[in-house]
Amino acid sequence: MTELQQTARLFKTLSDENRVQIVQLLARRGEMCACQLLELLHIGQSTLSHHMKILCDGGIVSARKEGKWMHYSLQASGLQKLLHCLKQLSAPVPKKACAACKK
Amino acid sequence: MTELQQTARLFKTLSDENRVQIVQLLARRGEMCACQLLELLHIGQSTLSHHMKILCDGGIVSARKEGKWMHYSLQASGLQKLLHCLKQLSAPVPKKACAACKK
DNA sequence: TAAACATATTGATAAATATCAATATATTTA
DNA sequence: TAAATATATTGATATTTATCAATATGTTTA
Repeated sequence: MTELQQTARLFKTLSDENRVQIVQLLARRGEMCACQLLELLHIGQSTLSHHMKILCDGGIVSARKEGKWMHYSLQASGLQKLLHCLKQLSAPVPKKACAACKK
Repeated sequence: MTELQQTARLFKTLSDENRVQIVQLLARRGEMCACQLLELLHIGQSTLSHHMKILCDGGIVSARKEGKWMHYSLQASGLQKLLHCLKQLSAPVPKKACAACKK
């Protein structure tokens, strides 16, 4: 997968309203279990499971199993990577000197 | 449109590989016209036009018409807004004191 | 004015996605 | 062990999306 594809995929991870809300909830409340999220979101259980898989695969959220429950929390490294991608897109890269003329 | 929807839409704007590459090119080279972008990307003309519309509508890119040519450049405010959304999602919001007990 | 050119729009299509109901899996509890 | 519970997976479907070819629009040039 090229770097461009990875960047696009990372943005796609947050391109859905429900996933943004999940990340927002995890940011504000810290670790939450699936059943708590299910109470707050207006989606079915299988749909939530689908979105959590996308967030975990994208490296934005990490999961921890405890008995019957799945606990989810933000993965700082994933968000940092996203931030890094965004900065790379917005900040101009310094021009390299031409190898021949040095300008 | 709710704030969540707006945030998701902003991320969706950059959820496509070609659009990420367009933004990257504009970041590195500054203003470019459609024909220049078309030479570098491996997509048809109507597809490029489609992506430019999405980037402009999303506030990430601004367009300037000059004769037959369309010139595109990054819109700093759009990227800042995206950065703001991302920071809001990743940084925990300080807890508000309870109105009753002040804790 | 007519031809050439750059870009936008339209229409069609294949692929991806969000969603739900039903079912499967795994864990705890009675 | 059987029932209950939490989550994951599967299968189906409607919607969205990326793409292209064809055409339209608007601008410059011969």
